[in-house]
Amino acid sequence: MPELPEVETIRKEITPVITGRCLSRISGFRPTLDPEDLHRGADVQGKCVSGTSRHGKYLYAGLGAGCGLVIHFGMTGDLRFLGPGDEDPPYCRAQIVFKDGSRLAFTDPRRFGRIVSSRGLKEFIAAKGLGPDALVLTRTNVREMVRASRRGVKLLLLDQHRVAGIGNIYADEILFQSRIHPLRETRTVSVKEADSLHKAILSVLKTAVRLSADMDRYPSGWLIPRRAPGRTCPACGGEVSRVMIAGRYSYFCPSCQQ
DNA sequence: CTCCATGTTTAGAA
DNA sequence: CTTCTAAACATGGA
Repeated sequence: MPELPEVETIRKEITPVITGRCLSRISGFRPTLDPEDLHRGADVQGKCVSGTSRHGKYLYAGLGAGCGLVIHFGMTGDLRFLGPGDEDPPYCRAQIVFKDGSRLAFTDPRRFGRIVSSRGLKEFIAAKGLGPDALVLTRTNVREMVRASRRGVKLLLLDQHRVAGIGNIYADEILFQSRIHPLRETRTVSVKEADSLHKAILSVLKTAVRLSADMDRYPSGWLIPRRAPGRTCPACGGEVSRVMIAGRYSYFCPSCQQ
């Protein structure tokens, strides 16, 4: 569950149930949780959850001032809150155990997810060099982003150093709604198109968050339900195309997107 | 067996 | 320096 809307949905679900609980211990194995990494960023021993926040695809669980856990979900990560007697869920790779015996389980079949400690989300963002969160992107941000490089637009959207939170699936939706071809060079994108790109970024991500990232509930006019070979464009009825970009498939409508 | 999968990092080539 | 590709990571499902 790994792009911005999925992470935000997980955040909203777990925040009320973990806030105020105090850590007893954290267990897990590499590579999900490297014991050395966990203790290098900040001392999390015995701290209590003060709240959560998010930047791009990273979830931050604050443990008081100057300390917290940063969780990245990779491709298949998820969190489940469990009571003291509950069984470990399948693919459980790490657990944050609280003093009252309840716990937060990190499940991740593919093991690309990571949990590390940090002195703060701001510090983490700076260390990683992450761009602004996609939900707070301004029109000016997008205009400048588009002007500053000469790569394909899709690659720009996927670059977490430019804008944080957009992944392969939502990038396709955003480009479909802005009617821009994924391989268009950003420098050829007009100001008008940059503005429609900006509008689509916010609209797609906000709608997805509002629908709790439940793809079954996404509007029928969206491309996401048609992201498969041989499917038809919800706008023109033509067949959707796919092209390999950066080693992964991009789906788009060749007649609607130029 | 083969292909594909919501991500990130890194090495190497233009 | 910039940009892009392929591979690696690790695993499961079709």
